[in-house]
Amino acid sequence: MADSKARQVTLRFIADELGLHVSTVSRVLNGRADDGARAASGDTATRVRRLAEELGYQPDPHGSGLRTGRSKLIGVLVPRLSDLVLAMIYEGIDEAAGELGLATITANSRDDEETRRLRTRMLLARRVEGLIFGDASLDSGFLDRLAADGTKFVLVNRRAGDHPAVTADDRLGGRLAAEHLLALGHVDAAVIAGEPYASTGVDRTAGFVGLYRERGLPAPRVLHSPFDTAGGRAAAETLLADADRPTAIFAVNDFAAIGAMGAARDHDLTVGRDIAIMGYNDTPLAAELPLPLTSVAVPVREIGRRALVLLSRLLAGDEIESERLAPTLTARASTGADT
Amino acid sequence: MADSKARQVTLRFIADELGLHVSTVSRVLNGRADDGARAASGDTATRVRRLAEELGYQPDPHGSGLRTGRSKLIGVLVPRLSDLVLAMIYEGIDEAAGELGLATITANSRDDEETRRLRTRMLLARRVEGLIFGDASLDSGFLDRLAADGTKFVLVNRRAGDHPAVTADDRLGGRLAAEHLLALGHVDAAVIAGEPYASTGVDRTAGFVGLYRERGLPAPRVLHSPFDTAGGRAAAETLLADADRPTAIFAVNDFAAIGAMGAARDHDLTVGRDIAIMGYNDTPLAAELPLPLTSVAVPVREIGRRALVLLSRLLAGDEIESERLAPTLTARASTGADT
DNA sequence: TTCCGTTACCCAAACGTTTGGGCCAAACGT
DNA sequence: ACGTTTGGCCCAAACGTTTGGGTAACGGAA
Repeated sequence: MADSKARQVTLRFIADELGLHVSTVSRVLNGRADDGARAASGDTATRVRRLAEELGYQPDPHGSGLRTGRSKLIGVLVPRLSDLVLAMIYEGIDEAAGELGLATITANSRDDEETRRLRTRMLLARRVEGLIFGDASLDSGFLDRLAADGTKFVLVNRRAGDHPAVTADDRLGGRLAAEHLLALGHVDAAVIAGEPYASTGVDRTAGFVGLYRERGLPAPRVLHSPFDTAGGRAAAETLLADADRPTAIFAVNDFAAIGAMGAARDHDLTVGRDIAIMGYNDTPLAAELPLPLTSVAVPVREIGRRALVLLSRLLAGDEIESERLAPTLTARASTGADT
Repeated sequence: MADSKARQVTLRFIADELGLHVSTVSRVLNGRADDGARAASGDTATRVRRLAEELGYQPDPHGSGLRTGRSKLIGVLVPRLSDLVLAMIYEGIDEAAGELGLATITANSRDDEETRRLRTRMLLARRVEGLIFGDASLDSGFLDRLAADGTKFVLVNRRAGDHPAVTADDRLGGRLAAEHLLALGHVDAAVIAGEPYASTGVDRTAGFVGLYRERGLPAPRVLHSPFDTAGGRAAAETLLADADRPTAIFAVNDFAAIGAMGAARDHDLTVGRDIAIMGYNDTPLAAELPLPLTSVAVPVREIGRRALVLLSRLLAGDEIESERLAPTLTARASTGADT
């Protein structure tokens, strides 16, 4: 592959143009105007900065990276970017990275162990300075080994082992969902719990079921399924085909809830009247559905941003701690609230 | 920021361990087992490969990139990754890139000219070998200047100017939509056309309106709006508030169609009976909505993949041509079809 | 035995940038 | 006038990898 762009300007070119040494040009451009130990006289520094600006000089990351050992790259693993929640989390990560002069490389692991391993290896080959995992499995073996190797990483959205993570308070979120449905009189409820390997589904389910138990009520039925709409639909079909069908369904994410709404319709049930259905994450879609979806709202972009900030502090040698952001409930027509 | 990972193995380390020169190790690892001009004897080559494998040697992109002038990185600009269609296109790009030993860096431009300019500059500073723009504006001034500078790029999903692009055949897609609605007797139709700066909305609208004109029918009303669900809802509100409201609405993307369905419901219209509503792109959501959405299906991942392949050929010095992938119609309940 | 071709390596330098250290000249203080 | 300090630069080498070129040793043929 040939050189794909206009020749970029080098320090040497600027140095030759100004009759200076490359090290002087480098020091000027990397120092600050008020540096105590000056690289050059004010006059010379001005000439350097002016010419560099004029020529659009941008350092070659290969050269500086080789010398400094810094790539200024962060690797981000997600199950798949076409999962809306992860895409939004990634936007938060990307934004925060940009503010710190870092760039991110993403990789989709599809929640597959081997893919995760291969893509992590690819990212490390890229000499990323740290990693953010949005696809952690509760079986944290892979992450344990990575940590033992000295690799710096932070988890986002899901937790695993005792690795630092930025998540929502998913137990509280599940509890909020339970409070909402119980307040509407739904004693017979069920949970579409997502995948058992993800802390998101497990924690949200635990919070939900926990409140029912505290109230001395029969434990809601819990069904695991893929996180997508098809998975939610299939689980709801199972629940609704039962003679003892629930009067309410809590799906641990919005897409599954959307699938469940489709199944309810197929059973000639009016969502919001005959049956209550709610989701989690309050994606932008939830409010805009033909029948707006009740959902537990989570500041996903903020979660992404916090994860990047936490990682940067870890890389700076600081001690860091996991963070859990508070969810809130947004009631809408799918559980009978007027929107 | 301190070194974030276990010390990586270098060529020098392997060379010293085996009593060889680094250039020999490099030639062995970069050559193929059946190379005519061999870098080393079969015995030596085996020892090198074995030790490199054992130590998990991965070349430092800084070193090799500096020497070869190749970053093996591709930059991808999208309006925003939380737009499901773009995320799926990106998955196709990413997959194809991985197969060619390339990695991608994405950037969100939010369809903002200044952001696009800044993020393109960031990507070029990263020495990406080429760019894929998924956010092209029909005013191709920015892209024209970039091409004039010798920057190699390909457009994806949207076209602009005469720059090489991989898109769906959006005029045909709009035409398919019109055929579908006319076959159902919808003479009074309207279009929620998305943003006027994007070829996607413009071409789909042109195809749709064109068929009505060919049939000697009154041209459908065309409303521009943001591509998201809120934009679709607002546009549909406008259409449905009119005394002469249409019996059918073609929204140029699924999310806008979802928003329009919400507006129809608010007007006590039963979608699929009182009014037909359809979308475009046939995202995985379309089929799974409580009321499945009729949509023009487009192979989005394949579009992404083709774009990467086209770019790699451009970078290899080949002559390339734009590609347009064929859409198909998927009828569902939102236009009255039984699913 | 000598000569030639082939094999199997090594040498050297390039790439762009950063950073430790050094040198020279001018200014300042005694 | 001489010694010290400070300002303003330059020198050199490091980082990891790749690639053009060279050479010593070996084997085979004349």
